[in-house]
Amino acid sequence: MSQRKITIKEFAGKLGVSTATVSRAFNTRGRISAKTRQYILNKATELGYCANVHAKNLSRQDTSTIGFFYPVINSEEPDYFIDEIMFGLNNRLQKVAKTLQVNPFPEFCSEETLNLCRQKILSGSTGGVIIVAGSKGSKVLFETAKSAAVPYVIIGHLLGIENNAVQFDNEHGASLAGNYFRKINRSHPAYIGGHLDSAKKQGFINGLKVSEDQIFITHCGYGFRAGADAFQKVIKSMPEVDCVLCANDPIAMGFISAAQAHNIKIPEDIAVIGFDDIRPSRFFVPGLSSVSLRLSMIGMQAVEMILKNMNGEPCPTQHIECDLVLRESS
Amino acid sequence: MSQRKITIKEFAGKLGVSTATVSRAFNTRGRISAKTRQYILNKATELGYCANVHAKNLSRQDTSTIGFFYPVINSEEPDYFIDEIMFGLNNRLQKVAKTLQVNPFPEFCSEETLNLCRQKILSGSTGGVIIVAGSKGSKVLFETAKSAAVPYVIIGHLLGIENNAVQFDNEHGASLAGNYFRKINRSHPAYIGGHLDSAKKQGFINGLKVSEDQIFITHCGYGFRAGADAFQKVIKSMPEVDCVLCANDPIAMGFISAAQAHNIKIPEDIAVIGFDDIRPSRFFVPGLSSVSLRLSMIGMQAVEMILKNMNGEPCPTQHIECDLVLRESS
DNA sequence: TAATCTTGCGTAAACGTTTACGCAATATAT
DNA sequence: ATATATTGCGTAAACGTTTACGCAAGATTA
Repeated sequence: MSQRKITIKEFAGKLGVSTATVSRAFNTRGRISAKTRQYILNKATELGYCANVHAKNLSRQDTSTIGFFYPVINSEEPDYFIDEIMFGLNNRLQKVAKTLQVNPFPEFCSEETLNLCRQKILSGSTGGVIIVAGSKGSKVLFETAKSAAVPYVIIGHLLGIENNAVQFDNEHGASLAGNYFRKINRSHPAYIGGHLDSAKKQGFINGLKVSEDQIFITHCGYGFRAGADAFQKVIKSMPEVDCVLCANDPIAMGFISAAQAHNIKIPEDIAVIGFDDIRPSRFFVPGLSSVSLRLSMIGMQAVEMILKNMNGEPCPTQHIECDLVLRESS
Repeated sequence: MSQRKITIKEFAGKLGVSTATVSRAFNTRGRISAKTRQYILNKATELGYCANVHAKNLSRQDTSTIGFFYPVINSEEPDYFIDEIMFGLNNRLQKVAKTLQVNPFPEFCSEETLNLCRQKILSGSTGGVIIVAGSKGSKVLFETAKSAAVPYVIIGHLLGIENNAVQFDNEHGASLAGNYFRKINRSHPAYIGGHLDSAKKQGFINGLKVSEDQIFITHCGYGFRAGADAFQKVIKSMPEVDCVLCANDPIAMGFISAAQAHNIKIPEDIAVIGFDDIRPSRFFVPGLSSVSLRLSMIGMQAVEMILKNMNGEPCPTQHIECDLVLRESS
């Protein structure tokens, strides 16, 4: 039961070889005959030898784990946005035998909590870090990594960053939605935004090719409930509304639910498009059209970049193309 | 820029103290005066000293990272079931300053991939592991952990496990659904199951208090599409059906969508209940009733157990109570 | 055949911590 | 005042790997 693990010294002893030879059998560096390597590998599975990873990391001054840091916007439920990115990360990391270490931190978090994160970066526990922008903490962690020369990649937009980021173009994405509404001849647009999504708003205006005052604009939180509330505002101020862009998908779902409860037909009366294309959007009835940020692809890209970065190669910032996914709601 | 990190020796040297004293300043063990500790801590933030985690782990023969292993059922998209559990894990782990290492492995995975996981367990990279049951790999990893005396917790049901598990009672959960249908006087029930959910089926029968041959039963995959297909079968074989329990939520959503396309009213004509209560169920229209497994609570419980286990305390298997969450679909 | 190059392996010194042990110096008890 | 207990800190030996270096033995070359 409580087997203490066999160490390289004991293992080498049993085989009558040196620890150096054992080490060489498992690693590609160093000279060793094919025969002894095979012998050692066989014996290893037989005796259950497996190198201690801490000793290895310490000796090599290196590790194969990648840290993933992201702000927790809503502490009540999982974040689909993040989950989708993480899905992409894992997908790619598996293929290169790296391990993911996940580090959520509250959006508004104490200095202390942030320090715990900083220590994870500074203590060498990760060979590189991927940081999701979107809170003050993100910035702090970015600076920590940068000043400690730990390879990093930022997902999203952070002030003062030029390289090593993978970004999405919200403005362009929103313009796709505007474009589409224009093409299907909807002419009474509304935009329901989050706190500070001015890029989306601007893109929407550009796509529609109208002036700002022809659009009804309102701001709200990022949730389902907020979307439902926003519907009331919209319908009151602009009863003739026939197309709506929402800053994320839950808002759009809330809007649609409230609208349907008012016997408004989607998309016949009002065409609705959301943002992010989170997974539930395809389950929603009617299927929710959405501006896809290709989040899992962003995750994969981030992995590519961090690998390069860890290799010392430079990493210009990548821009991931948005995509308008049309379903029944528009 | 490329600052090499300062080591304890260098740091201690600058302060004119020994490495032992520095170490004692950061750890609670060992005797040290309050004054020197404070002095050292101050100097540390000033000079940016942070202990190397690999050296620490090696010396301590111990680590504060917890490994999370789970089978990937669908390699195309994130798994809500898992995400919800992981949410609970993180939530709890943060409070005890432990770090999560995530290790997805394909449901049907190669010996090689599995070995990578086994090595993570055997190499001491984790102080304890939490394994989600549900594939052959889960069993292998469980055995690995057990035989190597690495603290483990199993989420779900695994053959031959008595302790260290946190389980949910699918049978009881399904009986709640049956009960409910009986109370609202629905008498033509159907059950749409996954490959091997006999516990759910049995529970449903028990709750309904009918014999098995009074229920229409069909099996299908675990997705949205499968649920839509199942609807066709059900409506053909049992046109008078008025209540349905589905083995998971996506199935239920698919079923409802297909039914609505046939102008069948939910819940008036057919009341539908899903299983797992994944997050999208509350966005769905109509809101999907579901048997909640309280997944995030399961995650939290798993953390409690692994902590105890790592502490050497015994861990009897925990059973998490199911809960019937009623929304508009039933 | 002798000179050189290559291969396979062992010895031992890192890597950066923690901690048992010991010894002064100080505090407490008699 | 002396005897004893406690406190604060330094010395050095782990922890389990990797790898530079060196040295025989075998392979290659001239």
